[in-house]
Amino acid sequence: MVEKKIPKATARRLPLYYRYLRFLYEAGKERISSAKLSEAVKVDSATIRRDFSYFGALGKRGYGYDVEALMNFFSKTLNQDRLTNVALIGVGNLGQALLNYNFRRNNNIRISAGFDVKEELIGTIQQGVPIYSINEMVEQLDLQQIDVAILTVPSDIAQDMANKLVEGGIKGIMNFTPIRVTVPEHIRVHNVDLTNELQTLIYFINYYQDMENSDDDEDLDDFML
Amino acid sequence: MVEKKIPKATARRLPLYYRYLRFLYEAGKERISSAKLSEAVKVDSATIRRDFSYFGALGKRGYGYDVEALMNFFSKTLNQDRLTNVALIGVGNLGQALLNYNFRRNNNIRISAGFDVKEELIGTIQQGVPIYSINEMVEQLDLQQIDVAILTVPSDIAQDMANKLVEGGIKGIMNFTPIRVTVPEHIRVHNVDLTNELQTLIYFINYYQDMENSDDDEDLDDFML
DNA sequence: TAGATTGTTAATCGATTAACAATC
DNA sequence: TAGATTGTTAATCGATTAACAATC
Repeated sequence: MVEKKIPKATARRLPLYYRYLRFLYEAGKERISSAKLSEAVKVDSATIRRDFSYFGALGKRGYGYDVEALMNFFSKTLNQDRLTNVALIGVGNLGQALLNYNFRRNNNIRISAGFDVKEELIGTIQQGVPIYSINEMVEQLDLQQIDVAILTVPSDIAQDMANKLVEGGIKGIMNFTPIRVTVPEHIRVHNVDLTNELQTLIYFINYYQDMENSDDDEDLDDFML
Repeated sequence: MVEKKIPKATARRLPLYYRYLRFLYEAGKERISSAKLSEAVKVDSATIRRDFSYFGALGKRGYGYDVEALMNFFSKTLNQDRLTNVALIGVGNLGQALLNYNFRRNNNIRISAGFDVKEELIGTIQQGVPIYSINEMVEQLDLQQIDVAILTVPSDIAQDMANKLVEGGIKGIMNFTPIRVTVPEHIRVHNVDLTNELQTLIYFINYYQDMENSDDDEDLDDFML
């Protein structure tokens, strides 16, 4: 049974830890301290120890953490032992790119079905992934038992598609549209708004410059992203 | 002169507010209250008022906010009056996709130069954007006065490319690689790790399911992403 | 004036981190 | 034992939000 109350911030770092542990394991390293890990993943060592401690006492005092054991633990925690199939809703610019990318790099996630309205796409195989009509979506999601969807459709149909996804029994949506979709409470939505992120970065850059030219330039790290 | 001490969390929401204000303006709306805005952008109304207040008293008590005035204010704040040129480092899968996408939708950001090592790409124009050799990068960044770079290269050369970007005088990096690059303090790095985000989402989904099947299922929103 | 809605105070919540006793 | 490093306590920091006086 999984432990309770893992903070969101901690959960976001788990894949990062796992990836680096794999790297260490491949490199033949047997042990790692929170201090060393901290250097590599750029997370404070106390935060790392705190993060790990939510899952129990995983380390040995005076020694550090056993790389293989910790890697295996996170592998299980992150469900790396089984393949997770993901649906791609909207095979346009960004959708095609994500298909191509397909999260291949050594983690058990793959896009296994695409959906679109374009007649010329429906029934084809793109990057090894079959593309279905949006009309078949509810049915196929259910049939293929897909729990997670990536939403890369035009903004104006984002909410409609979200509704269909809910109907199809989806449990999580990675939403690349700028629309904040409304879904039942038990559905997890993670928004990734690339334009927004870039605009924020640019805002900070310009902001920082203005600060440099202003009277006082202390407190600059208040503006670090 | 720009106001000081805008919290990071507030800055991240500015593009979201701006986008919706534009929508309201296009729709002919003249005024908007924090309560109405809250419904649309899914941010608590008190948070919205607090966010706005960092920039001064932008609203009128008993009335709300003037849509056009607020839109114009954020337009200036987000530097929408001038075009920001961005470099794309690495024209592979994800890079090609971002080129195609090119952040076009009504905001003044555009990828104006691409860089890669592949001989067959160098010297070509992709989606209207010229692709240069990595060897010319430092020179071109300087020449074209590009301040922001999108890093979509293989992990193993991510740090090398970051070094070159610093050399080329870049001020901000949007890093799509899973590597946490090391750069001088004054350079802003924003990490967008798509695989990581998806893994985290899946973790929460599975976590939540386990919780449902466990003895107590209270406190469920502790696990909301 | 009466009703509406801001801007801000104060409380709360969640995340980070310094410091160190516990202990391998 | 001596040295190293965890796991956790306590302090701090940053972000959110309820509540309401101010005021349009």
